[in-house]
Amino acid sequence: MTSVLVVDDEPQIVRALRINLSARGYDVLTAFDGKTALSVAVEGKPDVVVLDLGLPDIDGVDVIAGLRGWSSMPIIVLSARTDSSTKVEALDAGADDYVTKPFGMDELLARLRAAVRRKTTQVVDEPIVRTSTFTVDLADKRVHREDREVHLTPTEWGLLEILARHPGRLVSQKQLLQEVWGPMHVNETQYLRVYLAQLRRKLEHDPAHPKHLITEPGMGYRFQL
Amino acid sequence: MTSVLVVDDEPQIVRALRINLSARGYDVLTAFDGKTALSVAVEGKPDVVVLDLGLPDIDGVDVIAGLRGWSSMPIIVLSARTDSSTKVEALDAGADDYVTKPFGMDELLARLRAAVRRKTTQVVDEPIVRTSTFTVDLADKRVHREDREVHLTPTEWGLLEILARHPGRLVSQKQLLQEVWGPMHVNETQYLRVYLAQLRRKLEHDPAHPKHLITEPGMGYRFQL
DNA sequence: GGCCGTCTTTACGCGTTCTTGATGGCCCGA
DNA sequence: TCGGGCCATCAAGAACGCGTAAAGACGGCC
Repeated sequence: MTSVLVVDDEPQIVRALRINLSARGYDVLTAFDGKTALSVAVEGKPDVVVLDLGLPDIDGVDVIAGLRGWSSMPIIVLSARTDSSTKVEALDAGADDYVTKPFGMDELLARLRAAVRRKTTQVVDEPIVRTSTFTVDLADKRVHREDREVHLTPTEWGLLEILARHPGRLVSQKQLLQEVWGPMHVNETQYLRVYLAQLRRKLEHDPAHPKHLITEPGMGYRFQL
Repeated sequence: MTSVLVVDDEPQIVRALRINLSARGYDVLTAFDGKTALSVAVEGKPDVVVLDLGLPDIDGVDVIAGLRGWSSMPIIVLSARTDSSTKVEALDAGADDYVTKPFGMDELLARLRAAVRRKTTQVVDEPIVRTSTFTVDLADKRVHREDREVHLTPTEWGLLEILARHPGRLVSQKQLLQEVWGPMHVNETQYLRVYLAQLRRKLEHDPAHPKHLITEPGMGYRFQL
């Protein structure tokens, strides 16, 4: 389900959007100020953000910057300001679209559909991570070992992808568990042992003495190039 | 250099845009009607299109459809119409943005920058995708197998098109469902099974052991050349 | 109204994947 | 030296996802 984060300090606007979006099958998250918006965005990983510029605490442009720091999710700005300098500022800060209040609900919904459509069809340039033994193609979601494709299960891929996106870096057990199994399973460290063993069996020359999928006891795991 | 195709039947608008865009380092192509626009777009492969809806020959929405048939270049619609039904129509036809005349030049430029920024590396310029068994013509929306045309239903084509536009890449179930059936149906994975089976029956030599339409269990599907 | 092509929905068998518990090894501090 | 963490490995049942067939629903067209 597509999830939308609605950020506005006017309750009636939030309410109207919640009703309309829910009715169309969207999952709706809400926030009434900038600080909440940023934290909810981190927690909920929405697919698109509808953001009012006139928030009580943080300037809207700074909220955009805060989101753009780590995510490329589409941002649709709502604002009562019609002057073009504000629009330009918001768009150049990284907003994807700008809708002036008062707005028509069907127009906003259409712009939302357009934003989501763009997001899902766009292709990002993702690297191929290589080790001496195997290569991980993050775009194609494929793994090769000596020119042979290695088949991974969804969970195996989920783990390997996170590790491969941070080559050389220590990734904590908690982070791995949270991203692959969700927040409810951050203590099931046993899962990690089982799946790391499987990955090593599929990818390492000597699974008992791994060269690339390294355990850091008590801390987490490291993808060594 | 980024190239922009400006389509408008009002010469003064085209002129104003040409001057402003050229001054900012864009390469500018122009057309005064829909037919010219479509052919110039094919010839010149612009990076982004600024399109007036009120053209003398073809309805603007049809121009959008004509472009979207083979390309995913960003389209920014210009129009004097402020009613939201027109906006919704244009956006749902595949436009990326909608600007109401009269517009501020700096706002249009900001929206243009936003559109170009969003568009990252695009996958498919070659509108014909070939495998050993069958051929997919993305421009004509036709599929041939051993010189015989294979008839596909709209849904079958929708699926195949998305897969063929990302050859070799794993496309997630969610993305396929979202793009073909819409955001409300991203969990109806059964649809995918049914339609992939139909496509395989029509296109694969041995539908039970597909060579090109590959399932990646739990993750999605892959168009293998 | 009846036909036809298309889309949606249900059901079932089968193979794969996930989860879970058990066992044993290693390292380090007591 | 012993005990407690922490980790690696194995195995087995449960749960899941896939392919397939077929029936029902829908809508356009004659």
